[in-house]
Amino acid sequence: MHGPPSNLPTRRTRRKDARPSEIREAALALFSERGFAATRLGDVAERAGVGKGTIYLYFPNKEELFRAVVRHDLLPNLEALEAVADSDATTATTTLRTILFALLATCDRPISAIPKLVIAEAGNFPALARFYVEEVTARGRRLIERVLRRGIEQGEFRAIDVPLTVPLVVAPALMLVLWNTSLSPYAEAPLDPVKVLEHHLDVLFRGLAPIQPSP
Amino acid sequence: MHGPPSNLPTRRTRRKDARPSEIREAALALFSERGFAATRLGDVAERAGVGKGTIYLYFPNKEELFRAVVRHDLLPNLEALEAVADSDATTATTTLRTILFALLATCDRPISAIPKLVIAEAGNFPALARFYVEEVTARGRRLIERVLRRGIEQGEFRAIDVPLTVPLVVAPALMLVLWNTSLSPYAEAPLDPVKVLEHHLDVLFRGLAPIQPSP
Amino acid sequence: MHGPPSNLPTRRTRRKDARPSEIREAALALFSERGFAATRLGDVAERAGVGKGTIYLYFPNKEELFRAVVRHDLLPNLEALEAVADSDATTATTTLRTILFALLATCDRPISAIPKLVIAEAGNFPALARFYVEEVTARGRRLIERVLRRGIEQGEFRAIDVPLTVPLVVAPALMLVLWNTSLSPYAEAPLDPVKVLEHHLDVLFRGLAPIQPSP
Amino acid sequence: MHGPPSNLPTRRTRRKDARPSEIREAALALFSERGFAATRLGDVAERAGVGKGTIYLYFPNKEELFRAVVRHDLLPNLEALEAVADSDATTATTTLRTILFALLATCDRPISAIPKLVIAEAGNFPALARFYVEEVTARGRRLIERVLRRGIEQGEFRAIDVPLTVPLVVAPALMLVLWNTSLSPYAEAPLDPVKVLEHHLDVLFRGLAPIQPSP
DNA sequence: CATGAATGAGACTTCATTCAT
DNA sequence: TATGAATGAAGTCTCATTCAT
Repeated sequence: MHGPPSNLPTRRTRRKDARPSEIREAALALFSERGFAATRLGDVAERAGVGKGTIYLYFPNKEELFRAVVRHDLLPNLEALEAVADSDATTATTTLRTILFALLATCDRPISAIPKLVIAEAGNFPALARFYVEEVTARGRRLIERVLRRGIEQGEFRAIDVPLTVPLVVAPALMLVLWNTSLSPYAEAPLDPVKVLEHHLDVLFRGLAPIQPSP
Repeated sequence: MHGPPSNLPTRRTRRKDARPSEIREAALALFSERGFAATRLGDVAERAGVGKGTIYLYFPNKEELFRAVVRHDLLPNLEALEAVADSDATTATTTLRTILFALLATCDRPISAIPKLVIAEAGNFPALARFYVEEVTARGRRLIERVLRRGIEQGEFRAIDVPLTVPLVVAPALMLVLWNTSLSPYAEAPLDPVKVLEHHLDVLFRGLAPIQPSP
Repeated sequence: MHGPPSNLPTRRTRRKDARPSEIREAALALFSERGFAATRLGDVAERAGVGKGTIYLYFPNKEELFRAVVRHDLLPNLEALEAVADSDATTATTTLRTILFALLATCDRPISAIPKLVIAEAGNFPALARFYVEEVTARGRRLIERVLRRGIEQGEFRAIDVPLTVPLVVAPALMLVLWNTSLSPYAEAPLDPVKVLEHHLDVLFRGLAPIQPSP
Repeated sequence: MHGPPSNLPTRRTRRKDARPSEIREAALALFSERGFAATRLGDVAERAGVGKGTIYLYFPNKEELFRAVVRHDLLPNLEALEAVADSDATTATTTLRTILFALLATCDRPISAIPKLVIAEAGNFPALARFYVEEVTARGRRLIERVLRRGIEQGEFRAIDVPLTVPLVVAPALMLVLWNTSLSPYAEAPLDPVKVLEHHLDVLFRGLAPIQPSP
């Protein structure tokens, strides 16, 4: 009963391979709740179900763990968005709608706390901030710019200044994400993020609509 | 009427009275650079030009100093905005423009870091978060709502859902403030916040404009 | 039944198990020399041969270390006395002699400083004081009372008021213990505690002796 | 209306002269409650109704204040006892009774805490301990010895070893004083110190009584 | 003389990091 | 590979002491 020399990892290997992710997940959860400094590695270890020392087998120190958490979960996320955007063969309008709703959808997942973390710790982690700016902010910006240009070319939007428009498109969605990961638990009457986003798109697209030729 | 009321503070008194502000200012500067936990009270003392122990003559502990910093600089700021908004006898459009530019103008002052601080530490300071939500977020929201309603009544805007519109109005300005206090130093081509805000208002007001009756 | 039950502690385990005692012993020595407040945990750590942080692996804070020291060494001591007293099948006179000499004998051991410590810190540690009163003072009193009653029943002592007599029996021995742990190093001509105690017993037993019927 | 150039101190002078005592009294009260280290000079100042700095006009530092408190109140007290003892023309028995009740009577006054304080801090204040041993313990011992010798000479006591007897005489009274200033608040059924002392004297004098010549 | 604001040394305590097992 | 006991640097906070007023 030896079967084929399977590529399936052994239990041990699989567990071993899973370690870094387990640790990163635990760390992300705690970082996003408490911030970088207030998170104790002992708690991360406990939550990940490993010993404290084990963390150091995979990450050289707390700072690098933080960086790993942010960097690891960032790119896949952004790439997903890019895929959404570029593979989409429909109108620019629809593409933007898809992108923003995808962004908002991260609210259900722990990674939605990453923007908050990066904003909070940018001063203490310049390298991370630079990485984030280059790999997330800038790429995200270019992504939106492409879509906006397509929309202009296709007559969906009037000929606005594209770089200046990007923040307008993104800001409400980002604000919803930040709100959700920080202050929303303390508000009495919570916003319905989906409604807000729908309304945003409505107002935005009216604002970007080509000017009606007067008869 | 025996000559001038000699309530000029003595040198000593003046110095003493100034201490809390000096300390709060130093603390705000460091908190906004490094965040709450990464700021050492020793550094605050040094920056304020006082001894370490002096801080404790005016603030019972680090947390309360943090709260004092936030609370002290917040309300005057908001009240200034409210004054700007409500005393304004012009159109709602102009009022919104004034408010958002006033918000953006805080970027030159240290208080602009407070939103970032509160967002970052909300999880660790629930009472502060609640205070912020109630006294800043909620008041600010009501302020914008008033102006929007006025704009609708006066025919400047179409009959949009007011509460849902507030985030759209505010988000770009807030994002600019957050950007300025965190990631902007790491970006290569910095945004021109004034241009962004102008563009935002342009797009927004088009988006909110009453629907043209078709001829 | 697979060979000897290998519950021999490993080197590591043994070391670990010994830590609390080592720390308590070091703490007792220093507390008894200097008192609670004047003892620095750094010194305790050094004396115990561990790092400062190690203390906190076993005791949550300085107060609890103090309590642990007192409580841990107290009861075994008292229980030893109770065993001495109750298992004794001889006369009450002999039993009292045994008890008091056992009490005096603690002077060779660090625990003899505990009464001094408790007396000195009772005001700052009400819970500890209460514990001491209930578990040591009261139990000790009842112990002596039992012996005195036996002595009266057996005609060794006259019918004195038992509760009032307890302090008379104990006071000289206690005073010797306090003297030994505080002032005796500063006295020129030290008392011989054994002689004092012998004399005490002689005078006491004469004082408690049944009244001779006059012929 | 100038009157005679009175020697009565002016209000200011009187207040000034009283300062040191007021401070010492406040300090004694707090030292006896909390011990030396746990007493803050700020509290002493407040209780004495003076500014913190004022203490330093009369005492060079906390340690010297402590010494002054102990030394100041000690000798008058002891001298009073000596006067009681030596001026007494009655029997030795009566003299001892008077001395011990005078000792017990201090329990109503704050100075009764001094023995506790000295015992607790002897290790940290060797000079004070030596002073106490020489000026209080030794003098007190000699005082009692004189009375005991007189009692022996006058046939009130049998020919006991006088130095060995001193502790027996004093111990119960001292123990009552210590008990009163430390643990008694935590005991449920408080001792009646007067009854105990009466009983002590009764038992003691029987124990010291000359041996009855057998008929 | 008297004050109390200011100071900074020093204590307790935490926690990232190491390393023997 | 994995652990967690041990460490000690570093931070917060207290309070005896000073000194300008």
